[in-house]
Amino acid sequence: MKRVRANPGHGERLREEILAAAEALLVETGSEAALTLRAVAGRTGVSTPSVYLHFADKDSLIEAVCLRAWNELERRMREATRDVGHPFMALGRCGRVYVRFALDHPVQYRVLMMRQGSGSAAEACFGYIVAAVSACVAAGVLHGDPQALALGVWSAAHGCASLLISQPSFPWPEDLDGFIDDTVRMVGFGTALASRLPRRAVSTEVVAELDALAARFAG
Amino acid sequence: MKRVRANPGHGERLREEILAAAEALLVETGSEAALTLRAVAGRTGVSTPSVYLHFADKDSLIEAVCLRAWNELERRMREATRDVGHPFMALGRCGRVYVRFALDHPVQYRVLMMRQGSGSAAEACFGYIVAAVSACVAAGVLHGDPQALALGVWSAAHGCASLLISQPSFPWPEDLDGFIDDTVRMVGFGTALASRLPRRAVSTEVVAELDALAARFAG
DNA sequence: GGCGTCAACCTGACGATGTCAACCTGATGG
DNA sequence: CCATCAGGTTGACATCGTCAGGTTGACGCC
Repeated sequence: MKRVRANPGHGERLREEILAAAEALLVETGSEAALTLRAVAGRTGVSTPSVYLHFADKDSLIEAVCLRAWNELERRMREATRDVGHPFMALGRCGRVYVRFALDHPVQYRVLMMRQGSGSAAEACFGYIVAAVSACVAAGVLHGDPQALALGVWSAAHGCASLLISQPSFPWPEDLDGFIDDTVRMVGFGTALASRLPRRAVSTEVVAELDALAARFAG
Repeated sequence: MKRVRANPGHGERLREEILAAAEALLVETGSEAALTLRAVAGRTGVSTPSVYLHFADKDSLIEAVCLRAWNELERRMREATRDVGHPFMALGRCGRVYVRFALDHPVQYRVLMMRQGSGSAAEACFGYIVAAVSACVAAGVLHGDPQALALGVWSAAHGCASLLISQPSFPWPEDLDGFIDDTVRMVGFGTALASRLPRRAVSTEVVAELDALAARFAG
């Protein structure tokens, strides 16, 4: 537990150690309430106020810890949308990767996305979706303002991830990936259809036309 | 500020006063961090530990406060789905009312729906959606397991509400009700279409058919 | 080789908060 | 008139985030 003081010029080492300890505590306990500055300092082998050498306050520490996961989101997003033939397929992959990422980092996602404030993480998420949606608009598969469309599909993806995280005791299908898939397809089809219908189209009349369309894919 | 002690048999009066004070504090500050037991007690004109006469701990108080709003959700839901001809229309109204409710009670919605635990409020929400979806399935406008379908549309509605609450500084359309409308229609159409397509239907082929369908509603 | 200086950390404390044990008080039934 | 008990209060404790000020050891400089 004893720690040797870093030599001058290597003060940043403590910052990394604190981040690692805080991340471990956060993931182990699954709750940011258990993340105490004293616990973090103790696990790092350092005195409590030393945390303030590298982080302005507790919230800054928590935010820095959670933001680390977003690097992985960026990597997954880039990998998912690379070498995909059609932008609409890429958008689907984008949605699946997004929800999967949230489920793989539930604490970080909850802290950065399900509380007031911050915003930088949310902006990153939104950016990825806007890019994927813009490609679809450019390809003519979606119609309208990319930002507005992206807000819609982002809402659905975030809602799916958010509910899965905050309500784990719900009757979610045991095939989670299948459910995510269904939700993503639902959003994709819904956006595609709604984006080419006038607002005044009567919902029931539209739905009545869907049976004939679906019959063509029955086989 | 001075309070006269309640006569025996009227101890429940303090409970109501505490709830009212806590609710006011919560709504005024917009954050549950500012909800201090001492502040609540002070505003009620009572000593701090007296809160424990009616609430087991701080979390119980917060939960009780936020749950009060759910009475209004139930009322709005019942009113929205009453005297609506088609169940698909009713489902749409249900979604709009849901998001509107969340925006009208952002703190309560965040506390009960965007944190771990609790669940009773979420179960109520889910119940309303399942009912509306079940009616659509019974009417043949949606196909499949009502619970699974409901989880999908609930995800989207919750995501819309959740993002609007937690990221108010985003470029949301200035016509918020219009955006909510678009999202609800998107989810409705998407669920209707996806629920009658086999999982193996290729997305791009499906989208290709939508133009012809949309042409019929162009006028 | 002594010496100042500065980065890197520690000690001790403060105010605020949730919570508990123990005490008080005034209306009420017998 | 008195015991009882509902309806509170007082005082304290542990824990938390945070800050002011002290300590220590490496390194450049004369």
